[in-house]
Amino acid sequence: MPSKSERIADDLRSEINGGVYPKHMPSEPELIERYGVSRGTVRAAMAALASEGLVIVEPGRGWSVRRYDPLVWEPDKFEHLGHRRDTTEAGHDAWQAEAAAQQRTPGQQVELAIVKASPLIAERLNVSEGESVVVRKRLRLVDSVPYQTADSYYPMDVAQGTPIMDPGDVIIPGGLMTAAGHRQVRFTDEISIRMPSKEETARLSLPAMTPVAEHVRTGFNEAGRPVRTIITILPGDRHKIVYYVGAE
Amino acid sequence: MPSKSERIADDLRSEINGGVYPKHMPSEPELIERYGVSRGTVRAAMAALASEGLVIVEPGRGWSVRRYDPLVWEPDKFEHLGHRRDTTEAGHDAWQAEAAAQQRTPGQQVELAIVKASPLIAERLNVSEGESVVVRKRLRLVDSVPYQTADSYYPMDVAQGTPIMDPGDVIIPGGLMTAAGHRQVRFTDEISIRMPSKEETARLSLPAMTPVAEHVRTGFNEAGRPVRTIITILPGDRHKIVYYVGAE
DNA sequence: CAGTGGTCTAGACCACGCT
DNA sequence: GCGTGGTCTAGACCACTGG
Repeated sequence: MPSKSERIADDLRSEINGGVYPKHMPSEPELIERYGVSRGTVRAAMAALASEGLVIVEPGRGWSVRRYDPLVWEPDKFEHLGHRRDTTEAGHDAWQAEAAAQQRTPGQQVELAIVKASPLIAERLNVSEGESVVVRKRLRLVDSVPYQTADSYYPMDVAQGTPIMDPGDVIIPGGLMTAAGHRQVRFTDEISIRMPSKEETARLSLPAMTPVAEHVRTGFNEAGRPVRTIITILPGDRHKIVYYVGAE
Repeated sequence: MPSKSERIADDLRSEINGGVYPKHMPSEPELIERYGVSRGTVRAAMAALASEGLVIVEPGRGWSVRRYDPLVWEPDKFEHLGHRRDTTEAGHDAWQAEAAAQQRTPGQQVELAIVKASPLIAERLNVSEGESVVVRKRLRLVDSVPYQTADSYYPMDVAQGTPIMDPGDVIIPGGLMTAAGHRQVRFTDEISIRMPSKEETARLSLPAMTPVAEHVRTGFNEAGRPVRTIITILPGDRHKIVYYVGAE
């Protein structure tokens, strides 16, 4: 026996899928009127649709049908493994060049810090927990809208005395790691799917009910030593991650 | 000025992170008592924590702190590209062998069907929209709990007259595609992060607020023709996806 | 059985977007 | 200023879980 709010949600869902609401949903008072229920019930129905990522609400403006147009995110392209071409250009790193190629305007804010290694970072970089590591925190924007965060962690001795330690938005053709004398030859990418923390929601200005991918890339040099770990937080409504397996 | 429910949520969140509740959260009446608010307010606070994936509720049993122990999912391992070893064994396909290696008990339910190609499938398999394609729908279980769905789509002529068309759980050492005479040499993997639909939530018995990854793998044969598209739905609380880039 | 959350009602006041 | 949703209250009845 479906509840009232469930039946309302089902009804609205099929209307949405049928294209009845190109943009705005009926207002709460309208739905109260239409279904003859109390406001709480209407809101429960909308919350159910929101939890499926179908609708979104903006205070003062109302409920609307959610639109997605994710940018393609190709982790393969951002590194230089020999068989990939160097996509960097003057004033752009590999990511920015890729965004520009997709007709979008990239931007980023960079912060440099020295922090104690978290358990995750310590394990990836093969250092002791609590040991000092260098982190370059980047907030990437596309068309002036927050797009993703990308925080790169380096063992102290890898970063020391290299351009990695320059605060600000350093662009080095060929990449920071090569400049630092640590060419990476392989990577391990770990992807977890989860809901964002309160802090991530704020930092990325995420709408409610937007899941994220946590992409942890650890790069190894020729000697097999981990020299960098990048933690990228990718909001689901803005990304499609693409890998090419077995391609030459 | 944070709202009452927000302050309650903040309070409980730090308690959770501090390990105050190894398992169960206080009941709603207890929280009403503790914070001197109405039930709706307490429930709003819990809903906020639930939306971060921190807590979960089971009717009749109460709220509890959510636990995660994702299985590692390595898309690289499930295909035979020459430089990967064949992990299949008698009675197990590549995925089942992998699950067994992680000390879990795999299982799967298979359904065979012929359906009209959706726009997504038509584009991936390079067939016309609405054209008939063969689909093997699998629901994979680990320790008897739903783990993921994996639906493989084949162009009609690829599947015709091959073991692909056998209904039921067919195991072929070396893989179905090789048996069908279509060795795949490369793959395109597209990963989207989103909230599950109502149907997916039911099929996978997902707890509330569990995001999923939609992993779309399209395989190409030597001639560059797409011969299979697999759509895998991976619940975030049960998976960690791992790729190895540039590894030999 | 008592205790848990799930749903629903009918009010109220507030902050914010728009025009 | 009017219309939107955001928050909160104080009640009620129901369904499910547990011992």
